[in-house]
Amino acid sequence: MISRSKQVDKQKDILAAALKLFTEYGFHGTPTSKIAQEAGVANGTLFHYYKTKDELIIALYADIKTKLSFCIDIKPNGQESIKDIARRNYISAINWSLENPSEFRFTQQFITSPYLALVPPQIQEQSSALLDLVKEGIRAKEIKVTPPEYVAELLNSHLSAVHQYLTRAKLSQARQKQVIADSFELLWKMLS
Amino acid sequence: MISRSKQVDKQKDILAAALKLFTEYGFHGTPTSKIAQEAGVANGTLFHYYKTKDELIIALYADIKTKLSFCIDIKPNGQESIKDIARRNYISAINWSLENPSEFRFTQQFITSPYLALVPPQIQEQSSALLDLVKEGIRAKEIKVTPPEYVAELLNSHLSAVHQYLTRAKLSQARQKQVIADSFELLWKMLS
DNA sequence: GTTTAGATCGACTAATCACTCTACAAAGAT
DNA sequence: ATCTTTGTAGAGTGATTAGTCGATCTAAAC
Repeated sequence: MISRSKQVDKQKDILAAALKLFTEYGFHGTPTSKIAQEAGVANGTLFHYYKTKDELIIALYADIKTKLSFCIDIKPNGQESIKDIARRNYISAINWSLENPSEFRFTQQFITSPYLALVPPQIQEQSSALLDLVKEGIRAKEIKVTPPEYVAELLNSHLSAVHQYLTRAKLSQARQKQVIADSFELLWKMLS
Repeated sequence: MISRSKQVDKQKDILAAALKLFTEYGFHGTPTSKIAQEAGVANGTLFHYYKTKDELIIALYADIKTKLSFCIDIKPNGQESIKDIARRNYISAINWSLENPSEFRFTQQFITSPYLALVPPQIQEQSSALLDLVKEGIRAKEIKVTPPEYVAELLNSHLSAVHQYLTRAKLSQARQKQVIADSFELLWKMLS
């Protein structure tokens, strides 16, 4: 067999269906039965993979986090300065969020909900790459603002803002690219 | 009778109870029966004031928005420059969010949820004061970044970031005040 | 004092939902 | 070929919940 085993496919289908319905109707607005239906599996199958609805929600969050982390690479690429590395990752992150609006929307909903408290620490911590980069920027005196946690917060929310703006204002491809490039310079001006 | 009429008190109690429980357990995690119980009223009373649970949730959002709008005043106070007005309102908003963490948390949860789409336009629009100030700043060439919607988005998310950071890092009163003042200068540096 | 309109109560209901259970199918392993 | 494990199905269930309803209370109006 060339394709992956059936199990994995169904599991992916369930996550995809859950993502779609959660972003459209919210957590409480989407019953597990609808998720199973949308995924094309039986109700019992869903509970074979995820013991509870909460577990499914958290697994979906973890899955999205993992996918996003593949876009982030803080290792220098040739002779990159810290600013270059930051720019490259900033642009990757924005593009990912624009290409995966459901994932972005779900994450926003999730992290502002009480579900966040249920996430196991090891999953929550795995995104320290950003923090490491900020720390290095501060050490190298390219970033003047401290502490790193504060900078990371400013950075994250800046990304959200740009995503939000670009989603609402439907700009041409070229104009959008320009706004992204400019917004990074704006951010960097603030931090350096 | 010195106090307000009973109706108003009960209605306020219901909103307060809903706010408390929603931020703790989420929308779907808090049944209307628990809200009534927490508010010290009967189940039927809740539905006397709000025809549905959704209506209650939206009313709570509108109520919070109104309360916040009382903190915002974009009319010049004496010889204030636009930057001064912006600073004054920025600091008011941050302080309000720190003094009313539940309201802030609820709002964050609400605006990232599908409930936002259910809000009647006239309630949603009432916060154009911020946008007006930004437009004036741009016209007066004190703000270099455009368009106004983009600036407003950056501003809002900046406020969230500072709130988030200050809530997590428990700083002394004085240090906190310093961070707030500095963060406004940071923001202004970015925009001007 | 009587009327009237709204406020309050809490038992009740109809529907829904998360989750279980059992039967069966598929596919390896030996 | 037989056994074992794992996946899949879908009807079923017990608990929960949003919302209803009619009775009672309150207080203001006349």
